[in-house]
Amino acid sequence: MPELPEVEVTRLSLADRIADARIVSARLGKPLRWPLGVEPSALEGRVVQGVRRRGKYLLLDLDQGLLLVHLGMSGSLNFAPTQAPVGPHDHFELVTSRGTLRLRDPRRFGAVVWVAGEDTVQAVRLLGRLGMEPLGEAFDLAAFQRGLRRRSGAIKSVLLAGDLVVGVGNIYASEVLFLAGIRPTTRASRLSAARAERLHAAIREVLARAVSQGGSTLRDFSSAHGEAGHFQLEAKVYGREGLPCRVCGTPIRSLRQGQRSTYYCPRCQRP
DNA sequence: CCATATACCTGGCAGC
DNA sequence: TGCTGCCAGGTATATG
Repeated sequence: MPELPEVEVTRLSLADRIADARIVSARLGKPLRWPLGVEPSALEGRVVQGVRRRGKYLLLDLDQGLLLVHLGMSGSLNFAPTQAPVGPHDHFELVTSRGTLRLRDPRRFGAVVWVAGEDTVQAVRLLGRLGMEPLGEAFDLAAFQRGLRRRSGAIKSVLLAGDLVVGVGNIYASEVLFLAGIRPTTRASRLSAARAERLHAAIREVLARAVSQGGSTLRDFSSAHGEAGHFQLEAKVYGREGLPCRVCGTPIRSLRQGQRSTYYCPRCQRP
C-alpha cells in the first residue's frame, strides 16, 4: 500500500505529536520482516526527537540511535493518546508519554529496526542504495537523465526499482507514466531528453498531489490520525482496465511487468 | 554493472 | 456455503 505519498502523509500526521515523547514501554507481536535488533525493554526511557523520511522508510530519531520503520505492503501506523485493544495484526507498539504508536501490518512485510546510527552496517544495508528523493532540490534532472540512459529495462520497472529515484510504487508508476505520456514498456535508455524531462516533472507533480490528497486508500491505509486518503479517486489509469480513459475515452489496458500489474492508455501514452 | 525471478505473509474476492 | 486459486500498495537477495 504505502508508497512515498502514504509514508509522507504518515510522517506529517505523526511528527509534531510524537516529538519529545518519552518511551515508556515497547512491545512486539509476530515477527516482521526483520528483527528489531534490540530488546524492546532497551528502548524504555528513550526520547523521540523527530520523524524523518527517506524513500519509503520512516526514521524515528531517538536520543540514542534511531528506529527505521517500513510499512511494507500492508502496514499503517497509528498514534493516539489512548488505543483500542491490541488486534491480531498489531505487531509493534511504543507506549510513550504523549500517546501510543502502533504498527498494524497484516502481511508483515513491514519492519521496525533499531540502529545505533545511519552509518551502521544495518542502516547502510537498508538505506544505502536508495535513489534520489523526488520532492525537493535533490531530484537533479541531469542525473535522472543520465541514470535513465544507463538502463535498458522497461521504464516502469526502472521507476519501481527505486535505485534511481525513490518513492514511486506500483500505483504511482502507472499514474506518472500516464501524465508524462510514456508507454510503460518503453526502454528507459531510449527516452529522449525531452521525454525524460517530462517524466521528471510528472513524478514530482503526481507524488506532491497525492501527498496533498492524503495518499491513496485502496484497502485500509490511513494516516497516523486514522484519516483515509483520497488520491485513488482521481487515478487516471491505475485499476481502471477496460474503463474509458479520462482524457480520450480509449479503454485503459493492463499488462504484467515483473509480476506487477501496469495500467496505461494506448492512445495517450506512446511507446 | 544490469535485469529478472524469488521469497516473505495474510486476506479478499471471483469462480466453481 | 465452502473450497481453490489468484491477486494485492515492497524490496532484499540470489541468479543469470
